[in-house]
Amino acid sequence: MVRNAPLADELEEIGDLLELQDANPFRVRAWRNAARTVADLERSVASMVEAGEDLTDLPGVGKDIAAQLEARVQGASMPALLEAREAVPAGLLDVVRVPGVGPKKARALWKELGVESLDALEAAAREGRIEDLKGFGAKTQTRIEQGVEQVRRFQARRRRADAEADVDDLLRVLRAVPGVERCEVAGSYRRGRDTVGDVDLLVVADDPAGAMAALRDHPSVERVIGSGEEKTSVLLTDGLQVDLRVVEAAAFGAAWLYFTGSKAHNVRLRGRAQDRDARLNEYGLWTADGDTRIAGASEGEVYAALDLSFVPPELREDRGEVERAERGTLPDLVTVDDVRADLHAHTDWSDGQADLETMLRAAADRGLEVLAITDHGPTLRMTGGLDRDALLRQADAIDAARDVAPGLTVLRGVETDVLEDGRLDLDDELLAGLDVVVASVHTHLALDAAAQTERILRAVRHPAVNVLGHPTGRLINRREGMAFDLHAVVEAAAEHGVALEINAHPARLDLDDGAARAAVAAGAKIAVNTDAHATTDLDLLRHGIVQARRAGLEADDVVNTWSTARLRAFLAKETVGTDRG
DNA sequence: GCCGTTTTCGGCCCGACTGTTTTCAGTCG
Repeated sequence: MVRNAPLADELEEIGDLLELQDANPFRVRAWRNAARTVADLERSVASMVEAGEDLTDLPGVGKDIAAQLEARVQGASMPALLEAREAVPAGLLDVVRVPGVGPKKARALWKELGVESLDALEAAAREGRIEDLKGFGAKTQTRIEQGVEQVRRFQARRRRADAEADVDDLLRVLRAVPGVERCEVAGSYRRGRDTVGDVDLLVVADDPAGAMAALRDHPSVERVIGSGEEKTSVLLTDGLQVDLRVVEAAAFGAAWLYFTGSKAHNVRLRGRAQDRDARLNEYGLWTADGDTRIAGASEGEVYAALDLSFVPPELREDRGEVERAERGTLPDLVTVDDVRADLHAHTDWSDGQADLETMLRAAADRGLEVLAITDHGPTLRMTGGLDRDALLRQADAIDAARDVAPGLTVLRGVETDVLEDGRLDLDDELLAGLDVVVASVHTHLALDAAAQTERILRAVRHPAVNVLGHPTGRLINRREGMAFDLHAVVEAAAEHGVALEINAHPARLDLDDGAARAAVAAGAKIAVNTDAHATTDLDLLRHGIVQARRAGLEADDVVNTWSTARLRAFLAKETVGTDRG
């Protein structure tokens, strides 16, 4: 049964392709709205179709789009997608990803210069053919040349979260194949990197051929790259490459370790094996003569034989984890189950999809104890941001809505915008009256580092600010973070009782693992928040927790794992105790 | 293309800013 995510992607692609055809912008937006509806839906479109439900009941889905979805669910392609792909070269979708090139410029490049791909764009820029084009100039040409490079770099890897549905599905299918004893994912996916190249799966089976066949025949497979007795490689329709390797049970742990990596971690382990007069490879830990396998069935067995405690996959980057495993001082990593609060969520008061009551119920349904409602402040007009009066009205609405989720503590908050000079976009008195203030930078991302640092420091020092939202502003595979002095900001945050966010949205994961690690090392606290704009976004928390684990964070480092009383004391900037007493 | 009607068309998200351009596309969420 087709999932919602690919359906939403295809609707989005239709919108993108129509835009490149210079279609009516509202028509373009209609496809994107429908894509968002499908992506955020709690239920599966396929199951709705199966149940004979009317898709036009969904917001933003009318007769046309409903028909496209129904055709797709029933196994056909969306006719509108085929038509749109016919009209526009596929490579133009890469061209519009170049910073500074939008649909209009891409169209001009295509029509005037015949640019139909990233390669053609790069060639045109190198040969200086772009600057003479109307609406373009020398600087644009230079910027495009650099932008092509960036898109290429990003293209090689995809966001881990985008591979998640494929991985879950393949594991489920392969584990159900008769004779398959075990099937696991390895690689950077397992280590929780924010992006992954390809996906490595390992299988232990009586009859490996059955597992290989199940992968080759999977409906998501576009083409089989290669298939032998020990390994099968396929390319999925969404472009993800998956390698499946057959492993014997006695070597499973060694193989899992080897294929999980990282390379640097493995090098350290092999060196350690050598020090012990042994050899480590993907088949096991062996005596120096290679005749006897000392360990290999489980990872734990291999680590133990090397006198190390088990290293969680998220830490296997050779960033000090081997030494800590030797001393037995590895952190007790935070888990999704530790989280009790979400301090950053939106409603339809600004740019969220769900109304207040729906968000509160959804948070309670997911077992959260605390939810902060933090709609946008007034600066971001496009988000329908709230001014002082609207926020006061919302505070009343929140008080009136508390009853819909009796077990949930609802905090009144705001995501205030950090202006160019570091002031906030709401007055001090109002901010002081809120339970939680998230301060975020959304504009002027290109200030020089000194000015950017001063700006962010001013926000962090503001007495009402509790959380610095998505601190670097990076967008994975799309935009680098801002240039600023992270260390100075972290120190100020520690001093002023401001938590730095790990924004759990798969497009952000900001702070990243390295920065979060540095923040905690400097004494700051972290808040892992979903920044939910729809009820289903509350489920994105896991991505932020993976990032926190990669940073080596324990529950105590993360304020939203704390008891409500301790969290409230932190938000009130009182001297904070611990939950352990 | 969707929506909603004061129903079969007209409006659709309320700009501000930047860089490059010389009137406007792209960016921000």
